[in-house]
Amino acid sequence: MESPTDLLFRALADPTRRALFERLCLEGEQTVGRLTAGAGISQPAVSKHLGVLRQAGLVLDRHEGRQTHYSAQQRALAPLVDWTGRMNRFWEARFDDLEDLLKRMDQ
Amino acid sequence: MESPTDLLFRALADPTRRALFERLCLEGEQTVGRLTAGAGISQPAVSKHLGVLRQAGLVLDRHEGRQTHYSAQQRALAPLVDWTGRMNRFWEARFDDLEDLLKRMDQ
DNA sequence: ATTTCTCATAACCATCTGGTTATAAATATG
DNA sequence: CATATTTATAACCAGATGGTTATGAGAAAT
Repeated sequence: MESPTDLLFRALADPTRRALFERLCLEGEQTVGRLTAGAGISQPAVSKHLGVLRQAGLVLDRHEGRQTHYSAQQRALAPLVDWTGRMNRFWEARFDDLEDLLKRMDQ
Repeated sequence: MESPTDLLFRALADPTRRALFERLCLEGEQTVGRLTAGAGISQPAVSKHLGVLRQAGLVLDRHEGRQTHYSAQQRALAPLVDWTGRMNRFWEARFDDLEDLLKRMDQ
């Protein structure tokens, strides 16, 4: 009963998880071992976080031999962008109204 | 030791809290009582959520007599927009690279 | 075949979270 | 003044969360 958007926001709520996702975005695909190295937490903790990110659609996993490579799925951020857009539209609308008002006052 | 961005993401992680913020964005300033009416939870719960939103900078409160009016502070979403932008830049860059590649192949 | 390496899962635990009811504080009203 | 209304806070509780260690499963290496 949890919407994809809920999953997204919740997945990104944790700073450690966000840091993992950021690394995958900026540095590209990486193995669990490599991610664990720079994470400051245990390997199982990293695996759990990656599981949450995967369930939220934020990362993809690719198995190769005995290691798993994770990569960012940036499209998954779309709902977040849409949402912020919807929340800002009204701000923009009000801003436009204000601009209109100022223009009319100017004439 | 919690960064403003951390506060933001955490505040928006809860669907009830997000719903409150959405209402304030779309319907404008409202009292606690009015927000409580449509929230499906108790008034103290709503007050606590509003407290979290306020600490994250997402809402402002205005006291008038015995009631408190809350309003959305949409600018507070800026860090979130910036963050998604940074995460997507690389996707765009790669996309551009791909476009370039395709163009070069086309010639 | 045995051992080693890499990752995921299980079991567990302390803390955080989101809700509740009860109550206090401040303002309006009779 | 006494009472009612509105919001915030306190105290509490069940369940979620993020971490740990131990272990299992599969692939590679010796």
